Amino acid sequence: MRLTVMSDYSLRVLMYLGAKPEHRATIQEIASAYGISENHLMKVVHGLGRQGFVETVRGRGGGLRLARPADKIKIGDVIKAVEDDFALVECFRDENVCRISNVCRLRGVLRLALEAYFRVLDDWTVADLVTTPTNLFALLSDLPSSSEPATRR
Amino acid sequence: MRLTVMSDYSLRVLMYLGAKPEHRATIQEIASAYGISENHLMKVVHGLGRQGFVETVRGRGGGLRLARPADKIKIGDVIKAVEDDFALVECFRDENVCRISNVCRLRGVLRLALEAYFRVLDDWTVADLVTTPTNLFALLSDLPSSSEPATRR
DNA sequence: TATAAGATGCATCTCACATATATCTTATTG
DNA sequence: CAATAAGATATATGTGAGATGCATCTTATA
Repeated sequence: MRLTVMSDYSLRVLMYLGAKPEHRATIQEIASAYGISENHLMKVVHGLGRQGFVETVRGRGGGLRLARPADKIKIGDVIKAVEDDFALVECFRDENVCRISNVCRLRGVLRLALEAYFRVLDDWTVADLVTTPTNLFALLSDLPSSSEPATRR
Repeated sequence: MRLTVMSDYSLRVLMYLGAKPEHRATIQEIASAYGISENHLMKVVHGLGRQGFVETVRGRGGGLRLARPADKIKIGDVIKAVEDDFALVECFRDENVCRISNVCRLRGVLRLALEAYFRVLDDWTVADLVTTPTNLFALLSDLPSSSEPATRR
């Protein structure tokens, strides 16, 4: 019952971008803001790009921004897109060999529970995660390598 | 977002026992019924014993049975007992270093989702998982090494 | 006292996940 | 148009939790 760091990082990237929507951030900037691996983050961002959560621009002056407003990105959608394996137990899989799977109701119950899980997550958007955007951005830019501080409101 | 096979096997053991409550089953019997490793199952059963879900009896003629009626064992309680790590993302942990964790609401949202998940699982008991006990037991005893078939109703 | 059970500790295997390295492509800017 | 700064992509490797196996100990029963 855990999420991968891919999900963790994905959400952090979206929050970062959501905290300052007009700003086009680079991967390097975000990685150093959180103190995490730039290489690793690149994969995460690439995935977010392919799945339509962020817009990426190559080349000098490039970077990323949210593909849609933060309040239009549901947490549940992000998790569903990033996590791949929701086969909670063997009987969810095609190669299931459990011999009671046709009379047992476990699969159905677990699926119901998972639906309830996502129903909650889909009630929240990236915008909801960031209490006060300025606060968050100030926090993120309080570090050596970042560019200008978020002075303007 | 997956459960370990420990949970899977734990529930299968409880279902097996719940399907024929008066019968004291051995680990060997259950393992061969499902076609899974006896060694591995032994650990699972040991855990279930320590956590009070089953009563184990050593020695010749020993075996296991449910410690309480199947309809008094909630699925959610089993999962909670068997799975150990519900720290969905870094900020759930004590050694959290994410620098926005104090203004970010992710942790709270994920916790809510997890609660919803267990609220569903706690609505179901082991008894609910087994549609027709006789059916299930017939299915499970249809194999070489098992003792007498479940003829009686 | 032999045997059939579970209890326990240790060893190992294995794969998903995490991380790193290197090279390619694209866009901008001087 | 060349240099550079960005992301894209493929490959390699590390690593730890989870899964499995093996051997031995303990306990109860016949």
